[in-house]
Amino acid sequence: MNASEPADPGLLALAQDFREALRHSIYLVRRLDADGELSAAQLSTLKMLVDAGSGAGAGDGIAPAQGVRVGEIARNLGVKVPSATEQIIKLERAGLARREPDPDDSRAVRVRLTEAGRAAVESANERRNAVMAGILSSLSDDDRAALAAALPVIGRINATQQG
Amino acid sequence: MNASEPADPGLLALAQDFREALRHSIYLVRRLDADGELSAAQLSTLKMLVDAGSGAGAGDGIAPAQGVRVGEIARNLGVKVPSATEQIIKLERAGLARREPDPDDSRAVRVRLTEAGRAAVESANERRNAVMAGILSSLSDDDRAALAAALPVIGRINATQQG
DNA sequence: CCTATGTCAGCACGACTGATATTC
DNA sequence: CGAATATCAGTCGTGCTGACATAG
Repeated sequence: MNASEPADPGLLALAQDFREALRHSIYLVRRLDADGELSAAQLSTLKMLVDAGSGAGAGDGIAPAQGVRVGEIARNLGVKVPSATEQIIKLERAGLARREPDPDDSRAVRVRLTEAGRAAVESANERRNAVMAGILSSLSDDDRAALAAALPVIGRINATQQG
Repeated sequence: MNASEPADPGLLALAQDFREALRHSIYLVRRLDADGELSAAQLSTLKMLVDAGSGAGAGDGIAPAQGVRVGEIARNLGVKVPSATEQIIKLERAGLARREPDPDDSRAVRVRLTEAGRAAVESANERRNAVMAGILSSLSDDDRAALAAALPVIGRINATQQG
């Protein structure tokens, strides 16, 4: 690490403003997630399973609905494995996911959505999206365009930490 | 607002993408806040005290260092009063803030920064800003411009919830 | 034997609700 | 008395580390 970099003032100002915006956004997310149904972490986990089941990514010709390993879920969610395990167990107890042994590697566990899980994630997701869309609808077209343009950038910033 | 509105697909997609970005950003913030010194909630609380002490807002000619009420801190942080109390007590135990009785209203408590508190918030803030600036420095100028353009928009979105 | 994978146990943090004082 | 302010007590959600069992 280069602690010697003084960092130019504009960059620091942008950093501060961004951090501030993020800090406030956390409360927004919190509020959005407080609508009952499903907790934030659980929805994230379920969504990960949905995405994996949709056949995005890997590209090997194998059937898509064979589940996701706990470690992969953890990595995708940005948490440690035990934290992922905990969420998965909760989901399983709620009947929203299932754990199955991996036929190829007995150490591993394959996590899959149940039908109820698929329905739950869809419903919860739609509800939160609708609320957020309601908020966004009060913005101007320019504002929305600016937000849309920044999302890939934020995605890139977020990706930084995972490295 | 028409609840019957299906909401146009673009808006929903933007909502979903924004939520996704925010979700990942929470982990980034978490990581940023994990640098020891001061927890996220405590830094937020301290910063609130700093802002209040800076004489922003009120505009009355009275000395700025008379403290902030717990309820006001809670409202500003977007949390309930007991949550604010908890943080304040921690800060007091750490010697970063002080609680004094309000001379005008014996029910109320005035919370003020100590010198150590002022120093701590400054240091912690600078450190986080530097880390974030480091991340931002890896972006292109266009990316940074896009981010800067979106921050006011995000601020407006965040303001929505407080209403 | 060493590594990888997952789970368990125990802890920390921060928010919440509900139940008190105390004062207006 | 009822309303407001703050605190206390207890709970919940979510993450972490460290210890462990099992399998590669």
